[in-house]
Amino acid sequence: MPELPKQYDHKAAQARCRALWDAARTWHAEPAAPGDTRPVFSMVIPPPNVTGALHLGHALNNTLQDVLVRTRRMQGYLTLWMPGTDHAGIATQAVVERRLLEEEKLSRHDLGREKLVERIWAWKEQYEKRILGQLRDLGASCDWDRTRFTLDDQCAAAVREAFFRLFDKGLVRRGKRLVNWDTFLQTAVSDDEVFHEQVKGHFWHIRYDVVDPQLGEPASVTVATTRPETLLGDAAVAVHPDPAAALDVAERVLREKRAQANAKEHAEIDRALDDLAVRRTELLPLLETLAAMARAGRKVRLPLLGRAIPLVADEWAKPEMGSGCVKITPAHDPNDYDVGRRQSLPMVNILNPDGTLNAEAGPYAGLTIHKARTKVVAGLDAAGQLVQVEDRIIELAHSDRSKTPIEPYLADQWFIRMDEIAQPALDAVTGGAVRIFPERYAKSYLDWLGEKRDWPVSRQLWWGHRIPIWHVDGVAEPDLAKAFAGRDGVAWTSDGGTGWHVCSRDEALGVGAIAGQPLVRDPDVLDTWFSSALWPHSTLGWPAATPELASFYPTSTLVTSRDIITLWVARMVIMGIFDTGKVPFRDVAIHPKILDRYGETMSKSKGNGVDPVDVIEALGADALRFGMVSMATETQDVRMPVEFQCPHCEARIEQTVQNRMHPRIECPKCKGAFRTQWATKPDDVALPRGPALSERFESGRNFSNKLWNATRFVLMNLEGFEAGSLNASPAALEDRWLASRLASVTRDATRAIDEYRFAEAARILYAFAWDEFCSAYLELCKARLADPATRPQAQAMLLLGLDTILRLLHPIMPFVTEEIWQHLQEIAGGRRLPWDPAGLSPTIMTAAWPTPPAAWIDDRTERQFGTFLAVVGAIREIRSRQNVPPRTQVKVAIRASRETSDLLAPMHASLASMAVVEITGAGPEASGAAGAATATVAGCDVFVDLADLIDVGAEITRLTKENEKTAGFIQAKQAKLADEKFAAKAPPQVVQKEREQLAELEAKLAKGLGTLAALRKKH
RNA sequence: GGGCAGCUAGCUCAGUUGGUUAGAGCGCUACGUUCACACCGUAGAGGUCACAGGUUCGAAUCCUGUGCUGCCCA
Repeated sequence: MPELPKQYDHKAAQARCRALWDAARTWHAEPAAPGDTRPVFSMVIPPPNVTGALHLGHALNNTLQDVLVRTRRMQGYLTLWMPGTDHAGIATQAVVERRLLEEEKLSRHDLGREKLVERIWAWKEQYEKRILGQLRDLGASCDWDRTRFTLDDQCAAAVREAFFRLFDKGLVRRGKRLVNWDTFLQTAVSDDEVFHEQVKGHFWHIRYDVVDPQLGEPASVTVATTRPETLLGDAAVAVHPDPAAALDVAERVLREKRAQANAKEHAEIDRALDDLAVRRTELLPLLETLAAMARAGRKVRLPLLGRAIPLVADEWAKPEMGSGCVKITPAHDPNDYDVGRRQSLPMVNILNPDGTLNAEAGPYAGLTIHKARTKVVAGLDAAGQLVQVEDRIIELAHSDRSKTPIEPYLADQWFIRMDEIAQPALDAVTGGAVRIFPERYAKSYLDWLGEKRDWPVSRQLWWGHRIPIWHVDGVAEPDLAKAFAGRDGVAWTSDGGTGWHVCSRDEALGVGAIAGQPLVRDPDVLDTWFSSALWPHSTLGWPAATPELASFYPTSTLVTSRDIITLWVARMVIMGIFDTGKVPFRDVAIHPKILDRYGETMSKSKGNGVDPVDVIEALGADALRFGMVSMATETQDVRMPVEFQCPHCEARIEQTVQNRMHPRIECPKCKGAFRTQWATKPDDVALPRGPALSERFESGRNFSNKLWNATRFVLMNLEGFEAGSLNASPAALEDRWLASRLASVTRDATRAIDEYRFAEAARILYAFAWDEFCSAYLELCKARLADPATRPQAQAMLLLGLDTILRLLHPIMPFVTEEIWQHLQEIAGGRRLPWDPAGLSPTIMTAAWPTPPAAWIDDRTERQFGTFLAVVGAIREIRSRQNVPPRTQVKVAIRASRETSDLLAPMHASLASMAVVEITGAGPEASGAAGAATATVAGCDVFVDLADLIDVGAEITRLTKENEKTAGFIQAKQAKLADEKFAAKAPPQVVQKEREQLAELEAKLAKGLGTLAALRKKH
């Protein structure tokens, strides 16, 4: 038999396993044939964006999915895991546009719509390939024959169908909406694509004159703004309708706050209260007057443009702040927009899409916002309308995509009305048709959906599903009816004027369908999340009634990260129900996000990320997966310390906030330099790359190796063994123990996976495989394998244990388990486990999931075995404490009850081998030599005769300390038991348990004191 | 501003319905390589369970508040 190498080679194994699985296409699923009664398990992948390569979050997400799908496959389910990628609208377009600008100095307008889209497709091809490759490297057992893309023909057909149905039911509306306008990309971006950053700015106080002030009225009002150029679009100046009442409310709030505040905060609150008092006397009369003027319809004159705009009474104006008056620019500020709607103000848009000012800005038209601001301020100053300029730090919204400041901008958008279609999605979760794990996440789902806010779906982009709506003007409805007679996939609504919006299910509506009046296609595309919302049914072929849809929809489980519950999960439920009448999935398993050592989210721009490919290269895919699964606990955040690995000496260098932005780093150990992702200068780029890794993946790598070496041991000792049916044997204690543990571990690990407690499953299997199977059982077998009488039984049980562990671990660590499985096939291909009725699978991927009978579980055996291990531990501890060399045999006597002694008797050989001892006596009367080191564990007194070896002084010191500790515990227990309240109120079992513990402790102390006295005499 | 979490060993995390002498991995210390594995073995050190109150015979665990951290929504 060729001996296996001492170290597991993950690279070679991964290549072999991949080839094996691909050749057998074990990941492929066909819809159930008639008569196929297998239960079905199906999942759709949360499609990664084609924006870039996969990061650790994807590795986590996909590992967990693979754990589920591999488990179910082994359990005999008909399993489908649908793979694919997302076109990711703005994100991808922005990346390609940025490159275009950097590399060719071209804008998208230089290139044109068609050419740009071509470029993005090329980008997509490249990254889709890379992403799918990464998923396969990770071991994901997706059905690769079914790979989809959110923008492919099949998904596009589903998008048009779904949109048409919404339109046809009157659920699509056209409306104005204040959007986050990215002036660089010239598109609206969603709230999620905006980040806020503090920047230095100013607060300009501007005087607006009152038109024809009357006696007793102020000649002007002062308002303040951080964006003075927006005054060009002002529609009003607002004052509170009841300033006195508003001040009362403000004061009451402050007083309540003061009552709860500590002394430190009082001073500040008092200052605010003083300010309010001053306002009451000095400002309130003026505000009352202004409120009356507003009611009377008086106007103020807009500086620079000279337009008269109304004073309005609106609660948005805060009498407790500033001048108490505020300018209203409905088309360029979200709060002002609300005021504008309440007060029926005109919405004056002063911006062009490119961020320059339009004709509404009069003399400022054509200027950029920045230049206009300078000019407006200068103009105000010259006109004497500028009262004051303050420095101020302001929170400025920036586009996540282009990093430029966001301008609030009023635009025409398509909306999907949510009131009607959101309700079934709410009911699905409250009614339990969709279950969310952990349950607390259901709250954010329900809260968000409960608002039923209309969904703006227009995006001013070129990359995406083009909205299937055409506009036509100057025709009457009969013309439309005539033009589209006989076509059921066309519907229209009035545009509110003389035109029509026509929606078509087919891409080719026919722009010339109406003579003389061309149909003009809406230039916008749909929000990316629209196609994502259809993902579970569109990938299965909807709207066609495919066998796939019949077999695999609704899907079983969706595994995703907590940050897209609203964006994606909720919308999938809405659209799934709307389109198919059924929920898209039964369970939603939410997993945490991965953060770095400092609790920051990992991102490429911060340079604190770990590339999964680096981990796979350095430590293996199984190490990455095991780490991921271990980290997938129910807490929200996973912190991952990141380290650079020196490419020269493999030393690890902690990644810090400072060094993570450096283009090159010098290894403190070998002084060799390496480059990071930031390297741009030729000098730096020429250096070898130092990958960023994390120590948290090492235990997975070590675990792989442990399994590998346990296998080596088993294979080395399988010589001459004819493996047939393997079953648990009632013979030896350790065999009954192993069987019992196999059964309970299988039960617990299976349950943990069923309940999406992934980390728990990993922990159970790791501890069992390492601490129990390798450290205990395998060690015990060394003695048994040496004895021809016990050898065959030990071989059979070793094989049963190893095989079961491999199957249980396969979903988490597919490669190492498959590699080992193949080696076992060569030596022990004839084995059959009790759960292998159909024979042994040629690949572990389709091997039967273990189902040991509950009857194997035997608590008594487990307790007995625990006693044995405790004795071994006690002897080892004494040896170690006394510095007995590992190979030196010592004499041991064990005093224990007859029952315990009988139990331990057959284990003497094992004991001798595991603790390197000669057993000189055992039984109720056994005793050690005078001055022997002793220990008391699990009802056994262990005497280790160390003869001259003993360090008596050290033993006295240790024993004294231990006795003190024991005495302390005794005191605490005695006090507890002496407390009448405890005796009266605690449950009897608890009191009883305390008494027993006290008795044990007292016995232990008595023995300890005895031994101590004996040692002192000897000393 | 509203909501959801987290705070346990130097680091990263477990800790099921309150009943402990609070655990694991990494790191650290000591010892050990012919006999599966140094990606290893054996043993050890290391904790006011963020803080302050409360409920209880009994609190890491339940309640209230405070602080810090993170996320989501405005």
